[in-house]
Amino acid sequence: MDGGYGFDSLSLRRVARAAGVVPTAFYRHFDSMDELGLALVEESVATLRAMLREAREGGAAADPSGLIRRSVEILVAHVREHRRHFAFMAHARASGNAVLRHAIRSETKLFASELATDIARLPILRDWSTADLQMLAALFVDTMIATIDAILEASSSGAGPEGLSPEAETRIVAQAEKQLRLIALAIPQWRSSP
Amino acid sequence: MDGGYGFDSLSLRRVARAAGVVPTAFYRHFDSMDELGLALVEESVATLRAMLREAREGGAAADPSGLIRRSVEILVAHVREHRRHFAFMAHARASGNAVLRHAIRSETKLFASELATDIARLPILRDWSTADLQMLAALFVDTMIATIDAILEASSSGAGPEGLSPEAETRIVAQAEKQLRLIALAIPQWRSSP
DNA sequence: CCTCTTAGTGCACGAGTGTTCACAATCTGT
DNA sequence: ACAGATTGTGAACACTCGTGCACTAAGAGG
Repeated sequence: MDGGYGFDSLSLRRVARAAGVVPTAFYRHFDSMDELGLALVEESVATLRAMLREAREGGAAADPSGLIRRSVEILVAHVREHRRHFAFMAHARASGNAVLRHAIRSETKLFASELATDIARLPILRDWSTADLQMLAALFVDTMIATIDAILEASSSGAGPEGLSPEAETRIVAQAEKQLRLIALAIPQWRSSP
Repeated sequence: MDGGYGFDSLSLRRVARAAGVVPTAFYRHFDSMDELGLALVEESVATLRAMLREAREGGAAADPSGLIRRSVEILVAHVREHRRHFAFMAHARASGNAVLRHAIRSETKLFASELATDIARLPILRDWSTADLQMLAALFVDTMIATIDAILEASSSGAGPEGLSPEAETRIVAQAEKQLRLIALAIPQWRSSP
């Protein structure tokens, strides 16, 4: 009856079985399931940081439209290449496991903060208050997360074995780009009030 | 060791125990846990629909800023009043249970579609393509969902027994309003290309 | 009142779970 | 090659879990 999807329907014994090892040997490597989860979070976060680095290098672009297109491309490339990591975090984000949930939430906040200081360098945002920069960064991050969710869902419910239908991905990516471009369009109109 | 949070760490036996009934009596009411979950989804969706109705009645407002403020107020009021329903859906949305996950995802899409046809009546959006309206509605819905997530997380990790710290809620609400106002600011700038 | 449906009971089974403990193998550095 | 750490083993414990089955209490309609 079990055989569930996410991390919290994953038992110590199943992990041991998959590792080709007797259950008790698990304790030689982790004190508890929570610590395994935290290790996975760390590994996945490393993936995210690599993505951010790549995006930053491709940044400082001339036209904003190109920057958005490029960022989304990097995003979907990473999701496709590290599907397991993203799926794990997307699930654990709303998981029943409080430890994992909070770890991921705080990591997400940190991520948004870094993005905020990143975009603070852009000339258009020169005289925005820090609070407003945080708000903008959070909006970007939330939109990205929603996009990731959409990709993961489309690829899991799709017919394909591992990959998602190309049309679905194209549709999702196109919408994400539109949304980000729309937000960018609002930036010059905003009067930042601290 | 268990005692997890969400629906998928909820066993048939625990439900029966909480109902003051022997486990096998569960089957007199539901064929499986999945059906219980679907019933809960239906109930929660009814709550959402009530919220939409209320928002629609308060809609057709003169100034857009007032509309946003009012919508967010209605949102947080409903979340506070039906915390259980929102928490259930927020969790099941990324749950390990595929049946619930898909039920909620499709309900969310339907929700976004309804919002799209709703805002299509606004004069400012008169000559937007339907695809662009969907994209805008999805952006609004995703932002709302992110806000709900933030409220739920703040209220669960907070010190309070049931309620969240008022400052945290104020901060979240203020940010959500800013984000929605920012998006609204972009609307006149968008040139809709079908 | 008697029948029929609905809701609840008790028991039992097989399977899966986390964790403990003493023990064996294997790998490492000197 | 030998001592010490690291990693793996096997059996056992005390659970929880979903589910099948025959049986009973309770209420509804004729």
